[in-house]
Amino acid sequence: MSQSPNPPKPPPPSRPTRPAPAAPVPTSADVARLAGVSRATVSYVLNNAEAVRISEPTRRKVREAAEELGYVPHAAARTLRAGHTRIVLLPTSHVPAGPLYGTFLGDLQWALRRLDYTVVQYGSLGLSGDQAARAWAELRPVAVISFGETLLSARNVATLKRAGAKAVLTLGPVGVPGAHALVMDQREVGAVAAAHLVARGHRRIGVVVPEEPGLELFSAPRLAGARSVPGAEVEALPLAYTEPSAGALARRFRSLGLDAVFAYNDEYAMLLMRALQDEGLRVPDDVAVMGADDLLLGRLLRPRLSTVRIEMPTGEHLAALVDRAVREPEEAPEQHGPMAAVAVVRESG
Amino acid sequence: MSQSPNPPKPPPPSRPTRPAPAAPVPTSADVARLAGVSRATVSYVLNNAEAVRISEPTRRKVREAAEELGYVPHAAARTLRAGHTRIVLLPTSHVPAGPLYGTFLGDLQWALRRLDYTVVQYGSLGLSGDQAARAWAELRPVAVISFGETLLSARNVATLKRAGAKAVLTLGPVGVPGAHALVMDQREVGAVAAAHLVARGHRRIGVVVPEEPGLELFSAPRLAGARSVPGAEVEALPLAYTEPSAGALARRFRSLGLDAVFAYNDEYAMLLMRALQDEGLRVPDDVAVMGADDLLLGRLLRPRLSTVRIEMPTGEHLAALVDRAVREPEEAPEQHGPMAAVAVVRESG
DNA sequence: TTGAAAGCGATACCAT
DNA sequence: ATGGTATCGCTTTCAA
Repeated sequence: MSQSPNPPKPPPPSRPTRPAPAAPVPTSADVARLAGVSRATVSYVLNNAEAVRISEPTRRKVREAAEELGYVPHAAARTLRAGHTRIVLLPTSHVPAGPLYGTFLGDLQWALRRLDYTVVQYGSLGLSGDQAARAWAELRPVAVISFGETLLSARNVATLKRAGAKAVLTLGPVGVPGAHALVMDQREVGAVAAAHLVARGHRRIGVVVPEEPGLELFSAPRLAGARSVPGAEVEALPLAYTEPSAGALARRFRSLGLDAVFAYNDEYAMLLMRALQDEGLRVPDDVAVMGADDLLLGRLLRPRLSTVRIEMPTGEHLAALVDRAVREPEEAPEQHGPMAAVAVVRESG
Repeated sequence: MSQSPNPPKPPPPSRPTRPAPAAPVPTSADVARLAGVSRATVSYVLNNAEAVRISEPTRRKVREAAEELGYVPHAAARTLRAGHTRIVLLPTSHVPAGPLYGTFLGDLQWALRRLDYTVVQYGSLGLSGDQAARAWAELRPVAVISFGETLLSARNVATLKRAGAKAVLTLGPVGVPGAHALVMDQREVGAVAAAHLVARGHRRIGVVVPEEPGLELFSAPRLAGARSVPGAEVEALPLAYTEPSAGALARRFRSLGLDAVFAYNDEYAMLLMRALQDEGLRVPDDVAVMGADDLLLGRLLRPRLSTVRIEMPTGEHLAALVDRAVREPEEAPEQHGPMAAVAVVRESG
């Protein structure tokens, strides 16, 4: 890894350790020099230190110097000195991308910022669980919130904790790994859907399992939840999010002897419902269809799509949870009850 | 935490500066001690340094010690020492959340990781442009890719550059701020939609402008693009993403004297189309409707939704662009041509 | 082949 | 009210 691209660069003879050709990024020392004060004073002024009192003229000089140089403190240096960060890490590999997640995520970020945390989404696509955990740990986050896109093993949690993470929360569909707090359980979604269908007199229930990678962590528990409902005879229905795939499934649908489908979520439900209708099946008379996530779009179809609405915890709520976990890491890893999931009955099932 | 056990180092009787009660996070020094070698050796081994050759037994000892302690290097320390990061920052305030963005973003992350960059999404919800720019600059990213959710001013770009960013790219709908490279122009989307409608013989074209905050940066250029088409009489149509809002617009629709609508994107188009149909208007006979983004769901409606497909640059392509900009920061900030947008004509318009 | 040590930038204790 | 300075963890040059 040759660092210097410029050939005519005589090796600096007397500088012992100088890794980079030195970009002229202003440091607090530069500010101090320009303001004619010490670095300590610069730090005091820019951080509004209460402990020491700096004269107003000095403050102004420092502020002006910082402004003139365009000085921005170096997060890494500050972190190193402080011995900890205020980073809350949100690992994101597959972003669920629904409006549900979207606004929830926005709320969460906003709420965490108010609590003075820095939210960092760290994409770890194509990394193994262990690799990812190490990469996250390098940032020394004070907390990690896993949304279940990536599977956290007990080992991974241990790695993070040893790297100083005070809290590791998982909203994932899978049980608590080894260490902190769980908030949601996707099985509930499948269970609510199936229970509703059974209550409506359906027995043979198909449950769509998306073929898209990265969704197993959601789809498997939803399937399992449906299976857990007494009186439901559940059949797994693999389906890709494409029209041909839906068409193929629809064509062999009658032979399946199913009288209802829980379609994983609203998007798959809409896709499948259209395919079934095109195949001549009547919804909900021949087959009932339920989605999940309560998308607005589902209401636009005819028949209107019945769905399972998921009561996400408020961003604010979750932020408070994180904050408490950070402040009191001693507390036993709490198990928060499974999230609420409620059937929204419209016309399709 | 006395560092060297062997030499009679003057024991610090009064430890002068000790910020934290010190969490027992293992450092390379701990690894060195356990392995019975120096910190330098640890560094060499763990970084597979080519320059020096370490005996195999030593390597193993070091590796085992690191494993046993669960050692993970401290990114901040490494960064500080190196003088630069490999962070590519993706500021995200409002996540557009479409599957379009979703897969694009996934690809991009993957491609950047292959080039040995670390992708960090940094949420800056509720921060002013200047505040956000400073927050980003603190991380000393080597590159910043703005997706246009946040408006980058020339000042902001300067801040980032002064903080060592070698490249600042914007995919935003708004022109290049002051400094680096532009890849997309949302005006093209509106222009393509309007041009298609005009070619079909429509004149009075309504253009939906979402009332949701954070979308102006996309919607304004799309509107402007539509306005720029000769022969189009464009009327802005504010619309919230709710059924009541769509209903209200549909009810007063006849009085508007419009014969076509470009609905911002497919989701708004689906919402509005349903409302118009419920109001008794026939699509496309009474009014043509076009969306944008080519969602799969749009094909499921009847009539099938016509749309504008946007040719996003490949994640790989953009990653390569970033890499080149980082390696050759001297290059003039390139203006990449406006992205391709093509009308996908189905049944609605 | 390995070790000692300098130093990256910011902070906070202790003197002045 | 300010300044000097040790320190955080890591990399890398130079010396042994």
